[in-house]
Amino acid sequence: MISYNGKEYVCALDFGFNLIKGKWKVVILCHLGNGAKRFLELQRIIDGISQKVLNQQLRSLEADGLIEKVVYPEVPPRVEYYLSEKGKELYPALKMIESWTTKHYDLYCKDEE
Amino acid sequence: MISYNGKEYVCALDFGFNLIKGKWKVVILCHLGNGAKRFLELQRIIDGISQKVLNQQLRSLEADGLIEKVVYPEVPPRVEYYLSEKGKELYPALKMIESWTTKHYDLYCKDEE
DNA sequence: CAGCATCCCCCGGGATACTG
DNA sequence: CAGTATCCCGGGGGATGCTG
Repeated sequence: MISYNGKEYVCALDFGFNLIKGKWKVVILCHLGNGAKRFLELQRIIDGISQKVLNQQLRSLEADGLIEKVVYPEVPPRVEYYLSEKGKELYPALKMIESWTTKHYDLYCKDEE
Repeated sequence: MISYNGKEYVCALDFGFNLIKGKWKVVILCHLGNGAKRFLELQRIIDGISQKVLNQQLRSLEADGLIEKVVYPEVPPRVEYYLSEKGKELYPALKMIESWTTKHYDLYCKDEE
C-alpha cells in the first residue's frame, strides 16, 4: 500500500498508471512524443477536447513531471509543450500499448503530420 | 477517429488504453500475470476492492478478451482467472510502466507471494 | 493565443445485503 | 465461494464565456 498526496495506491504500477489515466493524457503524451507542440496545435489535433480540459491535463502532466513547457515572452503569447526526460522514457511503453492494440483489434488511427 | 460500440476514440492508443483504464484493471492484470487466481484470492490480494467492483472489472476484461476463466463444476464453486494470449502480450507493457514508476518515483510495492 | 472561472452532468465505483 | 441486486455519491470532465 502506497500513500501519496493523501491518496492510496495498491502498488507502484497502480500509482504510475494513475499518472496517465486522465481521459486525454496518453493521447497528449503520444503527440508530444513526436515533437513539441503549442497549445492550440494540440487542441486542433486532439479532436473534441475543450480548452479547459486540455489545460487541466497539461497542468497535471506538468505537475507530475511528464511534460515541460517554454513560454515565449511574446504578444500574442506562445507556449510550447514537450516531453520531459521522464516522459520520454515512458513513451516506449505507450507505443507498445499502441501497437498491441492495432495488432489485436485492427483499428485505424489517422496519424496527423 | 474511431467508433466502437457507440463510443468514440481519437486513435488506436486511446482505444487500447481505455480497455485497461478501469480503476483496478492493471492491478488485476498484473497479478494474473504471475499465475492464475481465484476470485476470492484476487479480492484478498487487492486491498480495498469490493466484490461488486471486482466482478465488474473482471467481466469487462473478459469481454475485451484480456482474461479468461475456468469454472470448475464443484460445490462450493471454484473459478480461476488467467491472462489470455492477448493479455499476456500486453503484460510486458504494464511491467515497463511499473519499472518506469519505481525508477522515477522511488515507491515501494509490497509484492505478495 | 493561452488559460481561468462557473455551472452542471454523468457514470464509475463504494457500501451493503441477498442467492445458487 | 462466486457471484447478483440496489442505492448512493464524488469528481472528472463537458459547455460556455471572460481576460491579459
